Amino acid sequence: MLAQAIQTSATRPDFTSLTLCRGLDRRATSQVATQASLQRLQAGQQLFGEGEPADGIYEVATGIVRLYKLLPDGRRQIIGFLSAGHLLGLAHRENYVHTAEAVTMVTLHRYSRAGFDRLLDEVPGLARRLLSATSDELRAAQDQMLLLGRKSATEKIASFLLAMASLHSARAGTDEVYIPMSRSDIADYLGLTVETVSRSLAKLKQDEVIGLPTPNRIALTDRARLEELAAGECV
Amino acid sequence: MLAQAIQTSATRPDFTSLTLCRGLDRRATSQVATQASLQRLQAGQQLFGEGEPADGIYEVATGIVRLYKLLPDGRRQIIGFLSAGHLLGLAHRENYVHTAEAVTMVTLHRYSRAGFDRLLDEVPGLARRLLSATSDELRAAQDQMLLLGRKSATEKIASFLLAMASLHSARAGTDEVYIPMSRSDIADYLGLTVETVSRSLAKLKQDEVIGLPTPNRIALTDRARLEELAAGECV
DNA sequence: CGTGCCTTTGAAAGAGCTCAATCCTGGTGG
DNA sequence: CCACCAGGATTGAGCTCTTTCAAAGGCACG
Repeated sequence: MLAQAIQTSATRPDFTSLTLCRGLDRRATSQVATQASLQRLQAGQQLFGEGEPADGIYEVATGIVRLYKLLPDGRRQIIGFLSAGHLLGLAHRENYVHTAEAVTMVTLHRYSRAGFDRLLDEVPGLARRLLSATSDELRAAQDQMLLLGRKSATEKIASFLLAMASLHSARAGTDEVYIPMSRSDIADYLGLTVETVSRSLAKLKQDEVIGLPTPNRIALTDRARLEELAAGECV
Repeated sequence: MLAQAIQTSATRPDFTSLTLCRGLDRRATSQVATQASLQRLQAGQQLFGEGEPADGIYEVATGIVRLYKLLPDGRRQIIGFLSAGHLLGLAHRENYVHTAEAVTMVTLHRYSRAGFDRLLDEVPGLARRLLSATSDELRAAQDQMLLLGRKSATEKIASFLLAMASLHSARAGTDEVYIPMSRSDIADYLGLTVETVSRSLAKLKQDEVIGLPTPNRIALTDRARLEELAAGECV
């Protein structure tokens, strides 16, 4: 679903839909918009790497991006999956502190760092808007810290499935979630191994909490139970 | 050291030292300062609890504050230890999303949420300054996610010790770090149990990487080795 | 209809957890 | 002044959950 949500259009992109601008007036919006350029990535392609000079700031337009950090021996921790409206590169100073790669095909709005800094000065309310967005991200990161530090494998998986479900909450009727990322991505996001992810999902299926029509589509059969598990309310 | 760093003074506190104001001009600084009131907490006292209405924003003046989240069954994850200059309560909307408690005796500058919002509108550059501070916190949170998700117990302890050391980096000569928090705090910060923290420290001591004159003072005997361990460069 | 990648499943090993006992240490009261 | 006590820290032993290592299954693509 998500992967196919891209509308290829040769026309000028609709900048009024920039999340960056939500809450700003028309003049401010157009100011921001003129700074943006559009960029496209194929699934798996890298946007920027940890340690590279941080010369750009991006807003995801369509698709899913993964951010991750590596340890010297190759252990990977995925910091987050970013969907439409999320910003990348804000938290960086001189150099990017993590790597960004496309999970699905991705389109982004790009701002040069210099242009972005100018916008911050010139567009009233923009800094405050970004502060709010960054605060939200910080809160999400703290939830993830609770998950990584204190939840069991099953609880992690349950939390993840519910988070994915709330992303495309729109479609009623179906209780099915489309999961664009691989098991290995999920594992590295939850601090588990691929095998444990697979086993936990199998267990949930066996307990009839979820269904697994295909590896990438998961039916949330018993959402109430899933929420209990995610909250850590039960054994 | 940290615990004793409090200067009791009946005089008006020195607001020009507010971290909140660093980089702002004099007029802006005094605007911010007039909004602040001073508050004091004994070690162990709670500043605010998860779920309570978020009516205040604080800046730590002296001492150490711990932020944590709980699971229903009591499992605790400490989100961070905040020292002088750090802000609390920014990332919250209607209600606090975690609990704040004093680890040592603590003094704070307090702002009402309403007053703070006014400041954001009136003081140029403040939102931008806060954006930068929040970005820093976000980056720290992401480092902690790597630690929680992918590092071994020893690596976690090594990372923690170095982080503590960099807090009071000033005092040269000594390679000793004062650790104001209990083993249980450390455990809940690193996603371990008290026993594992204790055992890991014992192991590091046995390997002559650190010294343990008292439980709360730790000598970084072999800092190079500690840095290797923290980075995950060795077995 | 192979081939390769991703996912699933199985069996064994191990890192960290749980439970339990002991050891300090600093504060208290006789 | 010193023994006593309580809470935190350490140590020990066994166990569990997750990982590791290994192999098989499934699906897409050439």
